[in-house]
Amino acid sequence: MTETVSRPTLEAVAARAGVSRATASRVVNGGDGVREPLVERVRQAVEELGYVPNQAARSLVTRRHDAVAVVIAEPETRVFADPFFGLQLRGISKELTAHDSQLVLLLTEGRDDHARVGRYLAGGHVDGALVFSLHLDDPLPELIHGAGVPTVFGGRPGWGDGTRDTAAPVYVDSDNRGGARAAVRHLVALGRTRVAHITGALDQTSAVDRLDGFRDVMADADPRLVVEGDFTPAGGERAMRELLDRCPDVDAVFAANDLSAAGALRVLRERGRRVPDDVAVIGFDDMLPVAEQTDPPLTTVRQDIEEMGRLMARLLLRDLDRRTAKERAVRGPSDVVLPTTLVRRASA
Amino acid sequence: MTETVSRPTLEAVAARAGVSRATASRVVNGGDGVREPLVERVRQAVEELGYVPNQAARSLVTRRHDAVAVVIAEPETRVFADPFFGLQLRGISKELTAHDSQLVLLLTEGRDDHARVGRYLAGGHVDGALVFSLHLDDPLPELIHGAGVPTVFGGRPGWGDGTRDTAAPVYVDSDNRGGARAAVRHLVALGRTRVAHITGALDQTSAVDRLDGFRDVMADADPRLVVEGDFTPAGGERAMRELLDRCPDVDAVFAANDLSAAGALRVLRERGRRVPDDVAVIGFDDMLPVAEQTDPPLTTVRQDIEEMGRLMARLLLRDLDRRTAKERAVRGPSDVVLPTTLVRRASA
DNA sequence: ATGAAAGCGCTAACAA
DNA sequence: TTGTTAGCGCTTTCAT
Repeated sequence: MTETVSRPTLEAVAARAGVSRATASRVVNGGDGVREPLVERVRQAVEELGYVPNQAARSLVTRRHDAVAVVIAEPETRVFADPFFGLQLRGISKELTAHDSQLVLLLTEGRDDHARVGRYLAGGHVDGALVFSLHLDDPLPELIHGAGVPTVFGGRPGWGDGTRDTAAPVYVDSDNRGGARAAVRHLVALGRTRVAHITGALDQTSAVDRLDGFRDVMADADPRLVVEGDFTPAGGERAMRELLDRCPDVDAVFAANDLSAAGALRVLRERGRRVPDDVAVIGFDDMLPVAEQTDPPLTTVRQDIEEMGRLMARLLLRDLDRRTAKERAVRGPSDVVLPTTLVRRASA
Repeated sequence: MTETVSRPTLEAVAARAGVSRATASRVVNGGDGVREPLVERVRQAVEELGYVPNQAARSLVTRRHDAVAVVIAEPETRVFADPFFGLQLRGISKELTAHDSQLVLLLTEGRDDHARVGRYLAGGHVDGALVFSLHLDDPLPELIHGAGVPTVFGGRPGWGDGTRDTAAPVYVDSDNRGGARAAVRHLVALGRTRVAHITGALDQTSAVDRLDGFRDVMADADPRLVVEGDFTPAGGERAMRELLDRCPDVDAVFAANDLSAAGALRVLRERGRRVPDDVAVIGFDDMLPVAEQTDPPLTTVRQDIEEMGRLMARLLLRDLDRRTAKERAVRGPSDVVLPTTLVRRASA
C-alpha cells in the first residue's frame, strides 16, 4: 500500500515497549527468561507495529535459514506427468510449514543444472535438502550427498547400499518390493497360473524393486513372462503385445505402474481378451486420474505419496534440530520404508 | 565434508587477491569499473577459495532477495490431481533460474493458511509473488494484492475487472473463451446440430470463460443443453446422464475439461452411444495421462501450461527489474492471454 | 532478569 | 579506479 514504507525494526518494538533491543529479541524468540509483564508489553508492541523479523539479519548471525531445498531432478521424464510429485510436495510443505521452514524448489533439467544446484546447496542458503533421484546413474544425488548439506532422499538411491565406500544415504521409500509381492500373491490367489510382469524402466530402483517382488513370489516363473517396459502407456502396449505373442496363455499381468497397465489394458481389449475374466491386470501407484478412468477400473497397489513427503521432511527436520541442539547424534535418522496397500477395483 | 568449516568471506577473497573488500565486492557483482588485472586476480581468489556470497548479508543491505514466492491456494481441490501445476512450476522455475532467482513454494490448505502466507509476503522475504487463485471467492489473491508485494496472477482472478474499485491485478491466462469457441465451432463444422456443454465448477473463472465461449457460438442453443459439472470425472458422468435424459438427441458434447469429458465418455459407452459416430466429444486441457488414455482418445483444446508459468515469471521479473532501475514505470506489465489449440484425436 | 555492545558478511557512499 | 568506512537488523555474550 504505502510506498516503500520501511518496516518496523526490533529497535522500534523495543522503544515502544520501553525495553532494550535484547529483551525485545528474547520475547520475539520465545520469551524465556523474561518476566511476564515485559513479555506482554513487547508482544503488544509487536502487534501494534506489525513487526515481522528480518530473516536476512537473523540468518546473518544465527547461520540458520529456516529453509529447506527440495531438489527434483529431470522433470522432463516422468515428473509431473503424474500427480506424484505434487502430492509429495504437499506432504513436504505441510511438515515444513508446521516447523516454520520455507520450501525452496529446485528443478533441474539435466546435467547443465547440476552445477547450479550443487553451488546453491554448498552455498549454505538452506539448512538442508530433500532430493528426488530417479535414475540409477544420476550423479546429482551423490554430488549433493558430498556437498555436506543434511539431506534426505525420496526413493532409494541407486547407490550407498555397500555398493560404494561412501556413507549410505538416508531415504524414504515405498515398499515397492512388498507391494509387488502383494499384487502377485493376489493374482495367484485368484487362481491365475500364468502371471506375467511388465517391468518399469529398470534404471530406476523402484522398477528393480518391483521386479524383485514379482520374483519373490514367482521364483520359478517362465522367464518369457517378464517383459521390460518403461512406465509409459506406450511401453505397456508394446510389452503386452510381446507378451501375448510369446505366451498366448498368459492369464494375469502385474504392470510396474498404472500408466503401463492402462496401455496393457488397451491391447488386451484390442486383442479381444476380457479383463479380468481372461486376463487379470494389476497396476502400481493408484494414480487416480488413470486408475479410476481405465476400463475396467484398475486394481492397483497404492503408495501413500503425500505421507512419503511428510516423512522425508520430518526426518530432515529432526536431524537439523538435533544438530542445532548439539546433541551428539544419539541416533542418526534411519531409512523409512512405507507400506503399500492393494486397492481392489475391477481389473483383478 | 569437513566439519562446519566456515566458508570463506569476501574479506578472505580480498586478502588473497591483495585488494580491498570493496573491490572484491565489485568484481563479484559484475566487475564494472575495475581494471582488468585486478578483476582477474579477484576471480582467481574466488575460484581458489571456492567463495560463495552470503546471501543473508547481501540481502540485509540491498533489501533484495533474488527470490520469488509461488503461492498455490487450496491444493486439496484440483491442484496436483493433474499435471497442471507441475508444468506451471516447471515453466516458472526455468525463467527464475535464468534470472538467478530462487523459487519459494507456498502451498495453502484453506483459510487457516491465509494469515501465514500474508505475513510471509508482507514480511519482505521475497521480491515478488506468483499467485494461483482458483476460486472466485478466494480472499487470498486480493489479500496478497493489498500486501504491497509485486504480484502476477495465474489465471484470471475473479475480481479487478472494474467489479471493484481496487486496481486490476496483472495476470496470465489461457484463452479459455477462444479455446471453447474453437471447440464448439469444430463440432458445428462436423455437422452436429445438438451441441451440449458440460461446464466446469462455475466458481472458477476458467469455467465461466469456457461457458461464455460456448455461448458465443451457440447463442441460441437450447438451454437444456448446458449442464453444470465440476471438472471431475464423477461430475462429468452425472452431467452426461442428465444430458441424455433431457435431450436424447444430443449429438455432440463440449466438456469443460478432459476429466469430465472422460466421465461423459464412460456414460456414453454405458448407454450404448458410439463416439464419435453418435455423439462427438471434446475436452479441454489436453491433460495427457487422461486425454490419450480414454477410449476413444480425446479430441481436446490444449493450453500451453508451461509457457503460462514462464510468462508469469517473466512478467514479474520485468516489473522487479524496472523498479530496481527506478525507471518510472514506463508501462506497467499488462495481462497476457495465451492462445489455445485444438488437438484432434478420435473423439470428435 | 535486563541492558550494553560487539559483531555476522556484505554493499554503497564517500574520499582519495 | 581503488580504498575507507558506515551501517543493514538481528542475536548473543558479558556485565550489571
